[in-house]
Amino acid sequence: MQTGEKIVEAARGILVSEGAQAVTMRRVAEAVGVTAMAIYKHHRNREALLGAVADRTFRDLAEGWGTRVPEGGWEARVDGLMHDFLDFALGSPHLYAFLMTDRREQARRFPDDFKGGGSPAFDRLVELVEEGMRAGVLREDDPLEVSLAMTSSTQGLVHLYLGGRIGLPETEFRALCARMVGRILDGVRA
Amino acid sequence: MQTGEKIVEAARGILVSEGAQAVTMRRVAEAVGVTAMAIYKHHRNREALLGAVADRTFRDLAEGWGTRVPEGGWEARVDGLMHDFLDFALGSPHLYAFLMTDRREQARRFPDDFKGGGSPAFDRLVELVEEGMRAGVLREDDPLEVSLAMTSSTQGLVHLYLGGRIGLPETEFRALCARMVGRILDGVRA
DNA sequence: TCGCAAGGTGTACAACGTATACCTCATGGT
DNA sequence: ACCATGAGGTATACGTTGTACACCTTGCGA
Repeated sequence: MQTGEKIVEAARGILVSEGAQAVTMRRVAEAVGVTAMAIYKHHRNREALLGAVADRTFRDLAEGWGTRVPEGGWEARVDGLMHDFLDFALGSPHLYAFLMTDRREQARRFPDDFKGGGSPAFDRLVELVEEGMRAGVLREDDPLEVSLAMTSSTQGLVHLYLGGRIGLPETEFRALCARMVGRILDGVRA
Repeated sequence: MQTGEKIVEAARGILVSEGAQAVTMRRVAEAVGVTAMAIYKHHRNREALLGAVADRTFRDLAEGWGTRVPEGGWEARVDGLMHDFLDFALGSPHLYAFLMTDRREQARRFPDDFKGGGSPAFDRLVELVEEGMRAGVLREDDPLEVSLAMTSSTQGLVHLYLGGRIGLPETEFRALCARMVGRILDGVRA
């Protein structure tokens, strides 16, 4: 494996287990087996290195997204998509916080960048919502906004949960998320 | 004014205008007119200083919350509460991000710490939701959860907006928030 | 009068990001 | 066959950060 790849992977490893503030140039370098300055041959600075970690993670995430739960009723598939999201967010909280919170350039912007299918994860949900409207499960409405309502409220809950603001065990928290998504759907249900 | 007070205020000033990462001991000290080490006579370390800023801000916020929009219809008051929140979040984005994102000890936890009326801001909303249910505007439901649905989805949107993920001018963003809250209410409307 | 605690200073250190200069080869054009 | 070149690595050093430690000043109660 090339050093360039190893650097990004080492950085991601540290980020996953200890959070972004633990990703120091010297620690990454040590993990790879080079000096700190060697990293600068591959990345302009620390921020760029973290950006590369983010890019790579988004790419990996996009690949395996929505692979599970292809079958089942409409509600079950919505539920599956949500739990996929929660699996990632609760399974790698540091990585999640880093990807969602840190301000990155060229981040996709709602609504324009989501219309053309730029975001694989979000698109699956939009498709599902559109399908629900076609099938008559949901009222006619803006699919993009309904999808945003579902994701932003789940993200808000996850943010609270990871910040220690929700005193529930994981199983109950997941149930709470499901009820919250259900609430939104109740407002759009046909 | 005591030095102890001045330290917290100087720290908050820097935090408001430039974000938490700009709050360095030396900068705070310089703003107050003492050496960096003097701060340690009042706060155990940087984290404790930031904690004091958070406490003070929460206290100030709790005082003046919901003072506006006491009149008007039910929907108008819900709307007013949301815009109050947005005024703060969008008016002091750094401070907001700091208060909402940084993991603090003894943060209130849903649902128990919110039941007894521990959180003034959240309580106003819960009261309003309960009033809506009594008045028959809303279906009978768990007021705490309905309130959480409204706040978490708004917080999720604000998080996206402040992270640059939503490409809308502020006015349109506020309208988007209002529609999202409306969606949740649609699901509980009688 | 003494002492002592509260609150301040000065200095120093380790860890951080990173600028700069240098070294070491493999490679391809002449 | 030569050697210039550029990719990728090292060593060193600088400024900034949080903070440990030793010291100083001053007002107040015994």
